[in-house]
Amino acid sequence: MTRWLDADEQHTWRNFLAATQLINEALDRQLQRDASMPHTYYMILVALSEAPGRSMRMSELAARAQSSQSRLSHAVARLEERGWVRRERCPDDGRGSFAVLTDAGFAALAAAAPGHVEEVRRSLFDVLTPEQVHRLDEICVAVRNTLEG
Amino acid sequence: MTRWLDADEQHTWRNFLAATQLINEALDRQLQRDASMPHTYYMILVALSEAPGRSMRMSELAARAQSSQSRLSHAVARLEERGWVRRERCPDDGRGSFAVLTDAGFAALAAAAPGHVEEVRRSLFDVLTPEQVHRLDEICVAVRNTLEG
DNA sequence: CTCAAGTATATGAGAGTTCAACTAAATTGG
DNA sequence: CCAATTTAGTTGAACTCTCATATACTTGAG
Repeated sequence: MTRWLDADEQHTWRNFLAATQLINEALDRQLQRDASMPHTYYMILVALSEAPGRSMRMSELAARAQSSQSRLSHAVARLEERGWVRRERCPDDGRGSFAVLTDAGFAALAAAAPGHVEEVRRSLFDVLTPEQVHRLDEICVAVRNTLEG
Repeated sequence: MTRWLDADEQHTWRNFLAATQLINEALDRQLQRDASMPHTYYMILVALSEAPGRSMRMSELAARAQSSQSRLSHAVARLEERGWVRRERCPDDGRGSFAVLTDAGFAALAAAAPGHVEEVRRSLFDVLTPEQVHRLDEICVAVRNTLEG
């Protein structure tokens, strides 16, 4: 038999859906408006900027940027058109390729970052007490440990 | 000056993004696989099923289902094609229209619900202690109160 | 060495989302 | 009562995402 949600669980669930969607929409709107990119592209640029040589294998980049491989492949194609990323063939493995953040891409990220971080604060950290932030972290870790396996 | 995130905040932020995305992907995959609909459509059907007469004005439906008006308008068009929803003109206000859940739509929702609820449990409630669920609820309420204004 | 199976990535089609018009009807202020 | 404004909803285009499939290379068994 289905274990339905009780009234409290339903409220929590709806609050969760509403809150997370509000945050995601706020992020996407801000980045689209001020930096002409969706949040997924921002995450890709961040991941690349932190990699040694600002360069990463596509599959590892997908993992770091929380993207499917297909989504990443399409996204990198668009980022290449903008001149923010370029691909390089992988010498060790003929199937593989690297995505490399260009200087223009790094500049675009640097320009976008302050506004994005402000939005992150406005949407989440400024709203919560430090205690709540800590609780939220534990919750998210628990979810990741379960769903990522 | 930009108030950058410190190391702890960054970890929390990344855990948050990962966890919420994992949950959303799990929901969408399950519904798409087992009920051939995205989660947004499911939310629309739920909202309609709870309305008196299983009928609601488009703008109120958009609010309840956490959808933009444009998204809702497109979605209802698709749901009409499936015979799950139909539109009715609003007699009081010539600009308005009602979306009405059909019997077929209600049946589709009833068929989808058990699998969806199982997925919600697997993804969130089974992962957390009751205490954590309660903390999460408070956090989500705080976010809603701030961002919904 | 060779062939089957596996891995890394790309691609195309179909579907959903967003944004900016656009239509049409209601409201308001003079 | 009418022009100006606001409100309800739709639409089309551009874009992103997903899923299935295709391509190209690598690996391992025999």
